[in-house]
Amino acid sequence: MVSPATATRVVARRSRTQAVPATRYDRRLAEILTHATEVFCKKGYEGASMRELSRASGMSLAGLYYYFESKERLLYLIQKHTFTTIVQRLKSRLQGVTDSEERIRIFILNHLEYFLANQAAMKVLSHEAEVLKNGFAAEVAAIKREYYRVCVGLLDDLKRERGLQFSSRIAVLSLFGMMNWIYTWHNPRVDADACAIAREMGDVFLRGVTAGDKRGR
Amino acid sequence: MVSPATATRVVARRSRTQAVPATRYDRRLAEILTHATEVFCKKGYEGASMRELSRASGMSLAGLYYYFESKERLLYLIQKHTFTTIVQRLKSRLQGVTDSEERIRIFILNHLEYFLANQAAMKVLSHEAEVLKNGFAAEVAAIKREYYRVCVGLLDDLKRERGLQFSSRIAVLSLFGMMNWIYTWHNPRVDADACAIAREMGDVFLRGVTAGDKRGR
DNA sequence: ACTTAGTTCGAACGATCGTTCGAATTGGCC
DNA sequence: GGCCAATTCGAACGATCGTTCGAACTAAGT
Repeated sequence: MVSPATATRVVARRSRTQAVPATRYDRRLAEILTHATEVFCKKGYEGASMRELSRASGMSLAGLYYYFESKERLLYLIQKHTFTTIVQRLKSRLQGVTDSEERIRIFILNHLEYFLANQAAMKVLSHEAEVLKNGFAAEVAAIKREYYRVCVGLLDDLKRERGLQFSSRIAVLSLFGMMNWIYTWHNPRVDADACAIAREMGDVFLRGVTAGDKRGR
Repeated sequence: MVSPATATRVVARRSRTQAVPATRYDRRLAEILTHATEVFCKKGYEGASMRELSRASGMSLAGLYYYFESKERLLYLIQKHTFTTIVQRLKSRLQGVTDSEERIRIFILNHLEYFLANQAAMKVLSHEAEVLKNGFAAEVAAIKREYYRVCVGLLDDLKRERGLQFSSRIAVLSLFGMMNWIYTWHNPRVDADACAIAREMGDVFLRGVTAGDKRGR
């Protein structure tokens, strides 16, 4: 009778550790998130109506509100899940790798691979970064800051190792710009895959940041 | 009696060639565009209501429609003017400069200087790039393509001169990403001015693209 | 002062927005 | 088959959306 509408309730663990299934509720929620992501990607957060989201996910308008209490929380769930996943994947990939240049290349490859494999979700994450308010905004911003700090750390390691001098802030934000801008132009029928693009961007960025440490600023 | 509402009518030339004034109509229109740009920047195109635009520009809701026939056309006027201006400035700055590296640095400086001097307009241009439809979209897309082609041309000159080999497409789009992403992070109280940022980004990009032409891809 | 064209406005239009509510339906368990 | 909780829905809420219309106001020329 009482609708949960929070999507934060504890996932009921089955006795056997099964893959994927989770509860019916969680599976349906995930489906809705996927369809909503597609609509948000195409029309933008403000431009997408709850009625379009209901049509896309094959559920009635009122039915959606059984799974989340507001449109804003829906966007929050999408962004949180997407961002958390990409950070997790990064950390797991970085484990065991010590060479600092290689670690930066892994960062770039991880970002681009996930971006191109989940274009809609990553566009929603990048493009709708300012629409969440207060608590919702703060939570996503915290993940973003952590992700940013990791990248700065990788760059600082490289700087220390090779005695380089440049602004980590500008370098990291330039790198994010290069990578995130991809949602505005990437065409799978024309452009290479994530691996090739990561190599090209990695080449430009690393050579640009590494070569000629001739300036004192 | 009949409202023009097109903003394309011929600007009435005064007998003496005066600076700035134009007609009353043109001045008022420019004011509205400025205020609307600020609102679009803050709330997004879809998120901004005509009533907010009227409040911001100090004109009644109905009064706005004397100057343009739709909200979409208002966005079009902003984007067209902004994009046309930045292209014009670029062309004038490139005149007489022959060194191909210097020409690329001028491109970067021109872009960033205009971006930071007109942050709101450039954010509206970058962030709301997909909302216009049909004819409106086509006109702005044409300018964008021209701007893109100019940048590819500059890079191809450098490639030919120095016998470099890399994908102009990926390089140019990476450069645009670096530069355009700035609207998501630039803080005038923390970050350097356009000139310094242009130097840093120019360094990274040019060294990255220039150094080590060791690959055959 | 009178005319005329240019400019602004209050009030309202139908459409659509996000959200709610109580009833109907479903799925799993005895 | 009967029961309870989980899930879904149709219908409607008030608010707000972009746009329109005719009247009112203003500036400029005679």
